Amino acid sequence: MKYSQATDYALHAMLYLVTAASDKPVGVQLLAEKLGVSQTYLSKMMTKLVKAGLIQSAPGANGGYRLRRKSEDISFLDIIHAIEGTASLFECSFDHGSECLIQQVVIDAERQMEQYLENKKIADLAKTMKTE
Amino acid sequence: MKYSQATDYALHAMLYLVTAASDKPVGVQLLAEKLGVSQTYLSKMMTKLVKAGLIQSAPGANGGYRLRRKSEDISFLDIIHAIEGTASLFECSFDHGSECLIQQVVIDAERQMEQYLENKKIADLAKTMKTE
DNA sequence: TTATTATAGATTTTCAAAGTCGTTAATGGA
DNA sequence: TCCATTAACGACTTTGAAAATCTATAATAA
Repeated sequence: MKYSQATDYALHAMLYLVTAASDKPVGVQLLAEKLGVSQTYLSKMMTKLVKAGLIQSAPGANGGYRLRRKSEDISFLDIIHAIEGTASLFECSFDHGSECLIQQVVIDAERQMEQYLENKKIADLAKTMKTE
Repeated sequence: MKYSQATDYALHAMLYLVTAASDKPVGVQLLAEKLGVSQTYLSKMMTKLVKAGLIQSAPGANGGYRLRRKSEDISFLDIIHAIEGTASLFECSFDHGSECLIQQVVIDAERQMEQYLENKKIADLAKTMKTE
């Protein structure tokens, strides 16, 4: 089990948007260059982030992406969910009559991780980077 | 990102071993029948559990599998690690000079989940099932 | 010795992630 | 009004790991 590379891209792209000046939108071209990944592929992640309401997009000259909310209000979980979806990471494939107790345990464990990721904001990272 | 179905099989197989009488080993044939999965495929999971030291195997007539430790000493994390491996579920693919701060956050989050899974023993489940 | 059972390796199938390509739509500037 | 720029969309291909099967081998009890 692993987080997709797409999530890695998205997290780094978001971090870049935070550190970039907020008035000038950043295009996928520049973004892809900075990260060293394919422009067309990265744009798919960006679109997902837009649909999740985390960033704003503008087409045309001087278009690009910018944050939609304050960076203190964007959590790691927001970004991960935008890319990976919100489905549980464990699904019992057996047909017990009632609820699967095993599944319940793993889902509870997952919830622990999610709470941590929910409390970690992208702004925290930017702060850490500056103070180092 | 999802836990593999193999993990699902392994967890259920372990649960069955706990509830089964401890003196008579359980063969993969019976186990596969109970779970409704392929015998040859399930045997691969069982072999992994053996190598992880969670269960004991015996070939030949009246052979099969039995727990190696007490069920209070076998955690969900033990089983999951035996099947999925112990690699981190996030690996940054970029080459920053130093450590990747993003990766650090996700790994810390993962640690939260693992602690929960480490504290949940397979014996807890068996207990819950009886009291219901 | 024989039936039984686990182990091992090779192989195939399946499917989602990773990535590419071409087209369309929207916008600002000339 | 036209053009360059940029995001969005859909179809498609490639890649790789999970899922599953098959066959052969080794170990053990009766």
